[in-house]
Amino acid sequence: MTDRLSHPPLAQNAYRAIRAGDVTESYVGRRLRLAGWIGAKRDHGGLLFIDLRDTGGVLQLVSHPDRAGFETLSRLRLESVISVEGEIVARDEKDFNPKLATGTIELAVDSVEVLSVAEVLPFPIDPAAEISEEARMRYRYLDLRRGPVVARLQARARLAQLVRSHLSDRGFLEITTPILTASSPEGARDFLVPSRLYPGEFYALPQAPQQFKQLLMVGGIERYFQIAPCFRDEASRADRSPGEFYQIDLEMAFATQEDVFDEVEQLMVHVVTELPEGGLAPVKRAKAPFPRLTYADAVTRYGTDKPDLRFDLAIAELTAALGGATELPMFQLALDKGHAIRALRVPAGGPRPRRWFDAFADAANKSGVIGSWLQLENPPGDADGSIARADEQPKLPAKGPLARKLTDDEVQTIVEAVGALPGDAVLTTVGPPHRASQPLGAQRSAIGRELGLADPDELAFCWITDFPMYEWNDETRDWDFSHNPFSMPQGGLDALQTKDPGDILAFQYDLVCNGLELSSGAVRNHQPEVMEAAFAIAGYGPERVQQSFPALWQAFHYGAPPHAGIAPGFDRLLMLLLDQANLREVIAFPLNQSARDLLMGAPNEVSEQQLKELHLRVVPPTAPS
RNA sequence: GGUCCUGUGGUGCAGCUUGGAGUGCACGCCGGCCUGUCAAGCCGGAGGCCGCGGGUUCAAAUCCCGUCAGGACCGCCA
Repeated sequence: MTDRLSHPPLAQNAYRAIRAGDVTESYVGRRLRLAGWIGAKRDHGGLLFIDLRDTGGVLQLVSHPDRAGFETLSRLRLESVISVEGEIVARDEKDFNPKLATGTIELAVDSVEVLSVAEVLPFPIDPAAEISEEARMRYRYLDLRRGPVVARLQARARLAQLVRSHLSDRGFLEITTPILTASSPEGARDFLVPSRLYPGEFYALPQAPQQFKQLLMVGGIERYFQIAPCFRDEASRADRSPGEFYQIDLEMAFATQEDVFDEVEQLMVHVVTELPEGGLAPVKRAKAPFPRLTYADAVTRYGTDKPDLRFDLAIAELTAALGGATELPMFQLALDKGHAIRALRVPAGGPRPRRWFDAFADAANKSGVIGSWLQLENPPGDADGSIARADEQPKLPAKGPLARKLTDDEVQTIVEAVGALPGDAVLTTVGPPHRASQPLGAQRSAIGRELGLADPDELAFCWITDFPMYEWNDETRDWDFSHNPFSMPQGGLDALQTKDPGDILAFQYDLVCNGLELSSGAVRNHQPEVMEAAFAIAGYGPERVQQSFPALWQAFHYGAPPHAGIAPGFDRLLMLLLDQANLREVIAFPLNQSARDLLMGAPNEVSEQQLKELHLRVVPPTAPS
């Protein structure tokens, strides 16, 4: 990432003949004019050194009191902008600076033009300095001068190019869809734009180009893509920008789930392979085909639908082995209640403090699951347990609540199921099958981070498939679409008519990498009668479908090809490829956590005149009584 | 909507647990010295509503309550 993009030759102009970083020893003896920022100053009184910085790099200027410009340069503050002229000279060998690409030469200044004077800056322009997020965002243009963010923006530009050229080569047509569109009732909160021409009416910024891309399929485009801006008025996270973000939105006609997987795997492997060229990203490993997990398996074995598969530690199923077979009531009763018993190995977790286990049990309890544990002891004379193997220690000495209540054989069953070693701990849960793994999954992630189990050079992509079509909403006492109402139910109309809604799966899939949800996609429902039946289960009549998605509804009556698509998050992918923990690091001008732009001051109040023109009146929120 | 962390000269921190004068460190800034530095060096100096408001106390950066700002998370994100 320290390498810069190669620059094309620069035409000589009034300010400079060449970029500072492009000057080489071959220029020694020539007069050059250069321009840039004063990055550092080393004033020896009778001799002055300046690091001249521009986009291309740094070159040392040297100025002597008997030469023109010395007074000016010694007076100027750091980060002032100058254009200087002089002769490129070779340094004495003892004065070489190996840290600088231009460290064997310097420019002996004999003419200075001040282009812009800098006041004292709010923070140093130093890539190594730790500056608060707030200051960085408020002065983002200065933060950019520090360098690392610009390197990431270069990688961002390169990623966009790679995506565009690859998908274009694969026959996808890049099409931009409207930014001002209609509000749709489903999904996230919309950003609304009041219409001046039509009082009381609003445009909405698209949450995704979902309906447009499906209409493109009906329009016979067959393969579409776009690096699409998406707008959602929802709360942020480190991996979720507030307000706006970009997706590599793509859709394919006459395509199955397999076709989408194949295209996306090619795309991902392509960008993972190509982006590191030129030092724009760390070198990572990823290989296709990506492993697949059903949603049900993922939730059972990893306690989440976005598992980090860079390390093992799957959650073990113990329901059959222990349920109904022990004296311990919570295990004894599990089968009768339809509950599951699950377990997770904690490597070298035996000596963890009691409060850590208690915290786990508390967290489990909060989600309606009983948590317990076993702590396996190291056999005497074997301090770290690294040599002993489980099969050499048929009866591991153990403590913890389960050890007191289970027989040796039952403890052994658990130990073997999770592959625990002496000195390990085993966490267990008992609860409803769809929830029992969740607290274990949370611990799995935490343990993975703490113990550094994940290889940072690996990108462990995987597909999560077969999401349920519906989920039961306890509040409304009704079935909700669990993901996307546009997805095709597996089994089609027949499944909708005959199956229990909770058992219907959708052709809905996620691409997950290293525990991050990279994208959601689906085979779309292109048949009006199936759509009607699908909405009926969610409690909506046919008129609701027509009202909510009028264009799509109508279009599907005029010959719609079966189609499928997906939309990998562009910013998230970049964050992953560049090892960044926060999206703001890969965005030029990001909003802060609270969706404020500290640089531009958005959102802000507008004039009465503007409001009047838009037929709007502000009603201040009433204070809570 | 909620939970947690942070807020101290321009920047980054320490001080807070156990209240006792705005005490300290590094960088920056201003002035002086300095002809081979590249994190230049040396000497001197300036710079503070300890986020803001209230409370407890003889006494608050420190303890309590509220509030604002920044960050992490839960809810939310079809």
